[in-house]
Amino acid sequence: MAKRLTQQDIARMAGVSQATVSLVLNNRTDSGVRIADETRARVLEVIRRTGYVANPIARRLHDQRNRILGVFTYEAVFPSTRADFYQPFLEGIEEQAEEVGCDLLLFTSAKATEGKRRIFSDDSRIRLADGCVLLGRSIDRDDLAQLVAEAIPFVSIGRRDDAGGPVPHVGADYVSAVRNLVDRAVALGHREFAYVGAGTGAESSADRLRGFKQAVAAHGVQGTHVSFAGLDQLLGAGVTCVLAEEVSDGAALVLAARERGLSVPGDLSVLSLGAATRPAPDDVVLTGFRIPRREMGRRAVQALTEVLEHGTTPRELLACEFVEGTTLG
Amino acid sequence: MAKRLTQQDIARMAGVSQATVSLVLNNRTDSGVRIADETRARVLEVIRRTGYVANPIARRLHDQRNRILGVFTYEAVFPSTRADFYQPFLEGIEEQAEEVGCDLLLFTSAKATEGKRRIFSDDSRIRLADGCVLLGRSIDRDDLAQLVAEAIPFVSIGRRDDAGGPVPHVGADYVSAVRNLVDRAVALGHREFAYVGAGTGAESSADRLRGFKQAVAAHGVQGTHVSFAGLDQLLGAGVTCVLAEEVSDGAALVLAARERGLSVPGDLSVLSLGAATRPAPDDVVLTGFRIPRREMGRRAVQALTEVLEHGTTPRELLACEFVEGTTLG
DNA sequence: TCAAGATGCTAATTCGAATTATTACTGGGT
DNA sequence: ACCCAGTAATAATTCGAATTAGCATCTTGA
Repeated sequence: MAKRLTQQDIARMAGVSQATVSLVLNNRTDSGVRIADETRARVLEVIRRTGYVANPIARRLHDQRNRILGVFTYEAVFPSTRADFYQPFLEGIEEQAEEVGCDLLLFTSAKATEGKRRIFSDDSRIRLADGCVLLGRSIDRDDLAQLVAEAIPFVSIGRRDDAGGPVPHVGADYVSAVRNLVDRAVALGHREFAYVGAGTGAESSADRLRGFKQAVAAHGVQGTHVSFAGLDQLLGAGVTCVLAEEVSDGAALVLAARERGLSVPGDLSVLSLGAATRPAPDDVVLTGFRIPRREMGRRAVQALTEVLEHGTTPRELLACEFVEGTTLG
Repeated sequence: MAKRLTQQDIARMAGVSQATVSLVLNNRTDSGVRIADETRARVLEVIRRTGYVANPIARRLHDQRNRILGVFTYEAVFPSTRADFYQPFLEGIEEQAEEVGCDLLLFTSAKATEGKRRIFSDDSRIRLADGCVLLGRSIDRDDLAQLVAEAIPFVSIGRRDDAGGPVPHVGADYVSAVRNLVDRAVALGHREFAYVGAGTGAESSADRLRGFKQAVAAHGVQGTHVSFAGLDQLLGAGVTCVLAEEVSDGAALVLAARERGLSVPGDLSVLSLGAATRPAPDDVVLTGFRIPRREMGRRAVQALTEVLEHGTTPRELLACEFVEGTTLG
């Protein structure tokens, strides 16, 4: 197997030094650098003849950037059961990475313990990349703290509370989005609300519930929070508008109501808050909002670029777009 | 911005030389290399504390290994319009990469010319990875030739003809798969066949058509090939069994026939040959075969490992599983 | 004719990690 | 005292390209 040509080889063939080849190759004409046209032509001719291309590895060694952005997820991203969740984010990430000319590194080597990958292990490869985008429904707080402590350039997709320091992130503005939904419902006459879902644990859950509480307080209407509720319970409490954190929970409520001969939204309004932990039936178009997943992916990579270039700590929440469904009236 | 740690930094912190850090890191214990347990522990402690990992670029410059496997596609893999095609392959690739402890590098930096990425450009980053899996419906022959010529370790997913040398690949055995389908149809009494689809261009198309021709010849039955055919044309020619390269073409034929009051498979049998260039309706379950995409992804990474370890040129075709649909009778 | 300035190129160094050759030290045996 | 063996670590070099400082050589002008 013929060894790859080096600049040294080209230099020998052209009867010049390696430095000259490099200068010609990079077409350097700054002050202080001069190559006679005749020499330049001779070198270029040898390069043309041999088809020489610079070894990108050696070239990169000189800069301090590898132009590799990492994408960390706690689980494999391609299995179809998970692809639905990850794919829109990754679409945005890929798009923006392409734009800034970086390659994406998927940390598939992170050995999984009990099905979950770990960012830090005895031989963590997280630093292979220039920086890293964190992607997942929830992210281990200890991992976050260590990332911050070790000053590893990263951006989380999804808002994260401080962890021994502010956590750079690009999230969705659930507080405003949920508030807006309640505003709309109130404008339509609703006075009895219920929030169904965890409302705690992950920041995204807490933010939604916070928006809910702010809105009911501002309007002076009734609002209760239950982590899970059957239809009877809700109707018994006089609730006319349900906000379901999980899309599938909302869809289930709609189906249950209709099965019972109730009208949605006639007798009960159901709003979706966008979380899609489980697959949901797609024949029920819930009113609610759309999480700008692709845009979040894009912005995360942009933010990471800023982190890398200026050492900043960007934190940003993107607006969720209202989705006009058929379940609010 | 915090500069990346180097072995020199670690060495300073541990009060040893850079060489010692390297030796400890690589756990070298060959004859002639000795590090006191106490020193080794001290260095490891610093490494643990700082989370240091070797710069993959520098490492790759010196030896040949990163534990990074590249995945090259001519287009973005995550947009939903393409995800259906790529995802099953990538699922297998990710799975196997995880198994062998390698990270995956997606070459998103390859600048696209006219919508298509190029493997080789003025600053191709293909060599960042130890080796590379090529994924796509078709692959540029010049690119293949250059990969072979430059002895870059790679494996193509999908069989490829020689390109200035044998091309390592993991493909699907379309020849046998199509032959088997024809065998079944003949056994059921069919004597007039038609192959609908390109049957040329990509190797996968050519292989399918080859299998078809072999089978009709072996059975001494009628078999025609048309790149595209309306229902009338097929029926007029007396065809009783159609093999459609494209799933969506097959589905369209079934729908057209039924719309006309014909029975499928009563009056016409339609077989799918698995190609899914376009999305197909999922309410028609065509008889045909399943391309083992995930398995191909897995095997491709295994094959790449073999290329890297033994410099072999693995070429392998995986069997396609028969799918018992409702359109053959 | 010789200092000043321009011109054309190269030697040497750098990047980060791996490797080889070499040095420094200790203790035991004679 | 001296040699040898064993141990522990380091200096120096390598990979391929980029960059900077600097060395020749050649013009000019006074």
